[in-house]
Amino acid sequence: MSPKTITLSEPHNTTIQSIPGKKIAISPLKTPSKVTVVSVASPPSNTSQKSVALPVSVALGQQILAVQQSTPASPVKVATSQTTAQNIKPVQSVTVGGVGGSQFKTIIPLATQPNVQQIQVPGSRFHYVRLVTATTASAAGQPSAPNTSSVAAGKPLVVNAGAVRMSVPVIQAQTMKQVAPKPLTSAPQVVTTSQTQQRLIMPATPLPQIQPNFTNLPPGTVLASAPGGSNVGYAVVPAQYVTQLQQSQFVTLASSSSFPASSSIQTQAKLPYNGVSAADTTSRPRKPCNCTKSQCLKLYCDCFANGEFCSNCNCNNCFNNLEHETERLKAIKTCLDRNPEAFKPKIGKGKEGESDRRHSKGCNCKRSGCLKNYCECYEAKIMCSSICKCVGCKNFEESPERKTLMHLADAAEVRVQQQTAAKTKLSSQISDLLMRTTPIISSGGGRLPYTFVTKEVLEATCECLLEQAKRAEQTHQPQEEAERMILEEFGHCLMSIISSAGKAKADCASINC
DNA sequence: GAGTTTGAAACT
DNA sequence: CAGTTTCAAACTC
Repeated sequence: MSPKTITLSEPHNTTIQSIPGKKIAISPLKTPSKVTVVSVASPPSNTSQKSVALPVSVALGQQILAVQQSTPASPVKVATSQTTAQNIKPVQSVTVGGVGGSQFKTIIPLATQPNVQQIQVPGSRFHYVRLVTATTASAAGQPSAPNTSSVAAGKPLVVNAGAVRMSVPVIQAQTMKQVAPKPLTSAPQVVTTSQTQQRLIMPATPLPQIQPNFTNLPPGTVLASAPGGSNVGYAVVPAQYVTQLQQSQFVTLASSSSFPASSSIQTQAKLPYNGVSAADTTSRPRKPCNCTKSQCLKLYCDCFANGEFCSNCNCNNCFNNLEHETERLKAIKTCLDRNPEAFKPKIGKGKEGESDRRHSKGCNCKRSGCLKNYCECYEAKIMCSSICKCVGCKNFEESPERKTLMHLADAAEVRVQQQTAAKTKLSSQISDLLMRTTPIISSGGGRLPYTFVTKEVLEATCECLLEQAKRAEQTHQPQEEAERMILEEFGHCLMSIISSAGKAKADCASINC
């Protein structure tokens, strides 16, 4: 059989060359915009090669393994050849065919220790990794996923849009830590990039020389060792996933004879949205959902809509977890079929900061005046725009109602800040006093010294009381209630002073001062 | 905490 | 695409 050449379409002119008895390999050309793919492995006899459209550039270079794609019926296998450590380009995926334009994504087994399977969801930006033991890894791709082929180590895994899986070497969770890329050592590492969307590289074994720029690698990218190199594989996954692993009993799972899709492993796997970092949201605690009927597999569920697994939620009959992977994938596909933008952020990122943020579809509020959190624009703290179809909208720049609301919100915030500051000051004054009055305490008997009630403490106490009075006034409390609140606050202050004095006395006694 | 209101998502 | 139903969050009492 003579070598076949496949020319890849945009964005880079790429050539795949098939040589009988060899794997298909991709070699980078000197010209960055072109990539040559050379077959160096024997494809199955019933495997036909196809034109491959590269949605993004194929990443090549040292130990960067290009991804492979296949249609369910006619798998195409693409592996990489050994290349020199040069310009590493971002890898995303090689899309081959697909039904109705859907995107069948890539699953690539790495060469060794196939105890992690990466699962990439068709048409979405979800990325999962399933952990299996070395003894079960080779079988894991078969029975549970009817459409997956058996996987031999080092050979490309041919899958379709079903329960796609992938084996990659993985390290133990305890050894994971997020560190900046550095010269590689024998210790397993996780490398995070400086991008807002954090990604990780999980080597299984001591690493060879590899110093590419990982910052542009998308989740799911697989970095494999070159033939003849050490048996090392890397999988680039969202940082949240490693958090997930760390939070779960990773080692137990990884070392168990099977991976039961334990609920303990499900947590904050999160989508990178449309180029918008998921890290923005992961820094704050996610609100647990309360879904009862949707099984958390519809966009009603915030967790699902945000590309997260349910974790610590109050939902019933939840399918938004790895235990129900099949159903979840199906639901994701359904949502994407209905709306390809379903998992993209609704609030577009403005070109010049927050002022340009706006709802991608606009709201449709009828009764809330767009001044309640029912309104997605208001909830996102943005103004309604021309694309909104709301009725009686009051969520616009000059709206007096909106201004009033904003003032109230601001005032409330200021009050909280003032009160916090006053309390901090009181604590500070007391602490300061403790430092200065210790000798006096030593002479005291069973009573606490007056010296704690200094001018500063009095001032701080008064500030607390005034803040409480203001709060009572602003919340329109009746006089009795206002007095009660103030007295209560005074009690707190007094207790704080007494407690501090007592503590200081005790401390002094303990050191016999 | 229970019940109501609301608007997005899902469905027809 | 429009109308209706379902759903879960926001809100009120």
